[in-house]
Amino acid sequence: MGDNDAGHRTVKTAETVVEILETVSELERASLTELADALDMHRSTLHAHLSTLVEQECLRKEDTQYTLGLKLFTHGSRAQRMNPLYEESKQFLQQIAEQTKEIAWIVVEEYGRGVCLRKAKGELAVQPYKRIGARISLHDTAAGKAILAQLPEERAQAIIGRYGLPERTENTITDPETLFSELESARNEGVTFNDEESITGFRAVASPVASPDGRAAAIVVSGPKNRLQEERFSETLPEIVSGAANALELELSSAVN
Amino acid sequence: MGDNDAGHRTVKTAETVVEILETVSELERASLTELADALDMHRSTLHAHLSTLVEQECLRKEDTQYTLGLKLFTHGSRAQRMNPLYEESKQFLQQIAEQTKEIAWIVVEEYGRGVCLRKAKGELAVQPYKRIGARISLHDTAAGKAILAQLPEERAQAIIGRYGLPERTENTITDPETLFSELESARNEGVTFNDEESITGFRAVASPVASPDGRAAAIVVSGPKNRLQEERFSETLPEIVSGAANALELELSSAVN
DNA sequence: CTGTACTGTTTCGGCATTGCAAACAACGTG
DNA sequence: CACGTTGTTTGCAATGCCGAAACAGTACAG
Repeated sequence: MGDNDAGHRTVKTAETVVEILETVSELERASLTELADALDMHRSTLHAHLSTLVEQECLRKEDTQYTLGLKLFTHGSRAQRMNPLYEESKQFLQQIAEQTKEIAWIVVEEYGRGVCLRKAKGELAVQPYKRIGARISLHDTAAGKAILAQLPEERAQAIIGRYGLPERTENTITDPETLFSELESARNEGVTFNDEESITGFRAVASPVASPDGRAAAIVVSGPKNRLQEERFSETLPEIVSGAANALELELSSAVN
Repeated sequence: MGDNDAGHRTVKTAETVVEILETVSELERASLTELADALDMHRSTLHAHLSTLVEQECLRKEDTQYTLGLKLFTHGSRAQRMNPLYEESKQFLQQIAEQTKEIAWIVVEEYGRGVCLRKAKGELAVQPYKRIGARISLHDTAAGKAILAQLPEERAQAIIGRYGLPERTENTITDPETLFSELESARNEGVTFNDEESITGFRAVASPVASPDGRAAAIVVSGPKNRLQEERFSETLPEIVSGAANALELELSSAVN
């Protein structure tokens, strides 16, 4: 029966559907056999699935290539807007972007990763790899560490247990103890840093934000190393970012009343 | 087995999964029984589905309420960016928004409806109902008619056959002949109008854009009736919008070379 | 023009999986 | 304390999925 390792019963076909959609998304455009290979499914089985998903207008098929349909975009945008931080963070991100001329993000935690919910670009903004909707790992980013610092230690442990501490650059923290001691001081300072830990040449400063839905989030400013140096990196930006994070939290708590 | 009205084999569970996700999206937040009622499924069956989708991190469950997860957002954003018009239209929309101070949209056709892919807000922008990712019907909007005008008549017929011509306001075109004659003149003029046909008090001007992927799209400017009047509505905005549409198409064709 | 290889599509039977019924658990409410 | 409601688990029957194999359509080489 459909019982899996989890305590509850699972619907295997539902898992398959999600895997198919994700694979199409990753490959961006793929043929039946490409997908069958990637998913390790028989072509006939996959064909039935794909036909169904096309009929449901989740996928598009041009000629023999499958791509994601915009239905995911429609519902995904709704999920984005439904997040309480989406609207509330807007003005603060814009303010940071204007003030610093760099790029500012609001990142929210979900299932052990950070999701980039909204950005605001300053005039000098450089956008190295993050994009709206992107998922980032929590150990190698300023926003991620600001999120981890808010979580109970056991949850943080579970997350790094699940995703590990993969090394992105030579600065990436790959040792749990180092990470946790940094989180500890982050809790005191109210700020976290990313000093070329995910991408060489890029630095970032973040501050934790407690989302009204009880989840952890963070505001972050990032930019090229040559502009994020000295007191600007260690003093000015932290003040701006943590100021905005505090103001945002204040706004959120007052909105409830 | 598994064969449906369509010629091909369908995976019934895949249909169910899509229906579940869409229902959660519509209800935005719902309990098991609410969803079971809406979907007309037995609670035990639905429970297995929902548990699976939570495990797949497509849904979130807080307490007993289910909501859409941000996974859809992640993949949806990718689908948005993958559309060739997303990047290319940006500058033209911004230019229109700045010039007109109203709100400008790029809308692309998919499965007989228009999807709002990107917007640019001018300083006076009013955003009545459309949101990024929203789907709009094609018969009662300027962008929709600009899209219909590009399609072969039989496809346009099929679309209005599928969705009908529901009356939104007293100005909505509900008669196919009227619609098709308007499309005919739209093809000559290169512009379409929305004169309070979807929302009372709102007008819009749109121009067709042929997407490089072969699909129909449109650029549209909309605003309150009191600002869209006289020559501005009939001359100035049409010139601006069709100019931008032409420039965008030029950009698209030159990008190929 | 024919043979071969590859990909996409359809058909078909066995059996794993799903869906339903029913029972159970955990509330809150009258 | 009995009752209604909702979420969760279990068991059973048969639906509907999976995989093999055949079929169709295309590209390419000889």
